[in-house]
Amino acid sequence: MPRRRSKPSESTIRRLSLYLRALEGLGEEGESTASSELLAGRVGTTAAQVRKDLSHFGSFGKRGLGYEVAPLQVHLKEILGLHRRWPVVLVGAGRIGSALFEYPHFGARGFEIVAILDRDPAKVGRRWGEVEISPMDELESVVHDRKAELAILTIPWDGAQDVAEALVAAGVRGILNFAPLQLRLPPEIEVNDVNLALEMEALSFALHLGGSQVDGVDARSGEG
Amino acid sequence: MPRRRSKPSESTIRRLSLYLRALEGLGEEGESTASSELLAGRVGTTAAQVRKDLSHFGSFGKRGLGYEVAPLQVHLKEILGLHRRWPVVLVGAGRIGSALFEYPHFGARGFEIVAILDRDPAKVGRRWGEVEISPMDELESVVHDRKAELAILTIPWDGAQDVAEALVAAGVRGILNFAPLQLRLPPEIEVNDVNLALEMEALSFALHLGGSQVDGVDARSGEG
DNA sequence: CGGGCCTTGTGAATCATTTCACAAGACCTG
DNA sequence: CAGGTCTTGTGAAATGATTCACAAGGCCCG
Ligand SMILES: NC(=O)c1ccc[n+]([C@@H]2O[C@H](COP(=O)([O-])OP(=O)(O)OC[C@H]3O[C@@H](n4cnc5c(N)ncnc54)[C@H](O)[C@@H]3O)[C@@H](O)[C@H]2O)c1
Ligand SMILES: NC(=O)c1ccc[n+]([C@@H]2O[C@H](COP(=O)([O-])OP(=O)(O)OC[C@H]3O[C@@H](n4cnc5c(N)ncnc54)[C@H](O)[C@@H]3O)[C@@H](O)[C@H]2O)c1
Repeated sequence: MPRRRSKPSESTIRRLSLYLRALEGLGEEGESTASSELLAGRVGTTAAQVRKDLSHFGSFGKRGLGYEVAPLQVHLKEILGLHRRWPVVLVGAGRIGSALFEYPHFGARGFEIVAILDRDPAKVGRRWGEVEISPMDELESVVHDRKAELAILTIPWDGAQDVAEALVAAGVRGILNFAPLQLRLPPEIEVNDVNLALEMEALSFALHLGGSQVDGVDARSGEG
Repeated sequence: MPRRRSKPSESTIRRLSLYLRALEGLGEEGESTASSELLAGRVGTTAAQVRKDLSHFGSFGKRGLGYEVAPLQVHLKEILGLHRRWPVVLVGAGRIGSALFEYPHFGARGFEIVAILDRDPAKVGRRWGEVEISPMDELESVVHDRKAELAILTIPWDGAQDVAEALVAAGVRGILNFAPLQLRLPPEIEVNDVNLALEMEALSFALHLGGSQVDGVDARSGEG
């Protein structure tokens, strides 16, 4: 367990990912050192926030100088668990499933989709690159054999709960879920939901209010 | 402007979207009324949270009874700005772009992709359903003519800042951004980032810590 | 080697969100 | 219509996150 001074929040973790990407950019630009202020600028937060976030895990900077780009990158990768390879099972060989599979950036981070599962017989047996699509009844053996602890779930909502439970039963501990429903799983299982309709709705809300709209929601219809 | 008792937080808004979806489910199941506790259960929060969230916008329930499913649905749609149609411009006719375009659920919420733009000459001129892919130099006229205030940006990071600025210049006020970079735009422009690599990294972090890993991050290398 | 200049790391203070707890209503039953 | 049972709406309390502010260190220059 890393030198943990205090328990980092969910948002701290998400910012660590952003710092890591910012550092990669800085590295490519030839910078060898970065202050909390520079990092904050790249990521859209404040210098104090950067320092506080990092301070949960250790002291990585030098006073008066800032942070060294390359070593901090390494530290962040270790903190985030990216110093190792993560075999991932993808369930749902549909539209987003295929977009994700072909996305090269996952591989660059150590996430490797080692198996694809789908229940559609027309898809089972096809190959995507190196990986052949397997039928659902191989779920358990595939998860087990490939030692996959992470899964990406890109199937419609009505099958998602059952499949998620099967994944967990087979040994999966973390799920990136695209199906628009609340998965009910044991609390030790980590679930991250990606809900794109919700993101659009948040935009709609912001524009709706800021815009010209003035009529609208009246709470009680005929009360006194 | 709706009856706003106090300013709702970002997370309140996101939960409203979840309540709305939960209500739709309850409606389909034939429920005509729902307590804050029931709603909380469906969405994975607490009853007090549900009531507090709703209370920012009005009084929608009846004491002793709960909330009526159908009217609350209508109220939530109005609060979120979903009572109207939102024309949307999609920039980037690639893998996720096409997945999003074909996703029927957006349409069900009033989001309609009315134009697709791409800079690849091989893609320009093709049709996706009713919509023809336009070249980038038509960006301004398309956004303007279709009165699109929302855009979805699914192009690689290196073009994203320029295209986002062009969208804003043409009248777009909200962007759903898939490119993994921090867009720098005027503060009145609403940007929601979808960063899938980051979501995977958050899972990696959680599993990494909870798991067997114990070696790890040591802060200073050769200090004394 | 001392003084000036920077930037970190971090308690304390502020600000935001969530949870608690309960009075005010609403309905139903007898 | 009074009493019992429910569930809302909401101040107040608790918890959590961010920002402030500054002492402690490190580097460089002269
Ligand atoms: N496409 C989008 O842009 C988008 C946007 C937001 C959310 N989503 C959500 O992502 C999920 C997938 O969307 P999509 O557009 O890729 O769908 P899709 O229909 O293109 O693909 C779904 C795939 O899952 C397979 N499948 C269905 N049920 C299954 C089951 N029980 N077990 C195993 N495989 C099963 C199907 O055979 C198909 O190959 C859905 O939940 C959808 O709501 C999609
Ligand atoms: N595919 C994924 O699963 C995935 C996951 C996470 C993030 N992303 C991000 O989403 C974005 C799109 O990913 P994708 O996989 O769909 O890429 P893609 O290469 O399949 O599609 C990108 C499309 O954008 C077009 N394009 C490129 N530059 C452009 C420009 N300057 N102006 C207009 N059009 C331009 C290309 O012609 C192409 O059609 C990228 O930023 C990527 O990092 C994708």
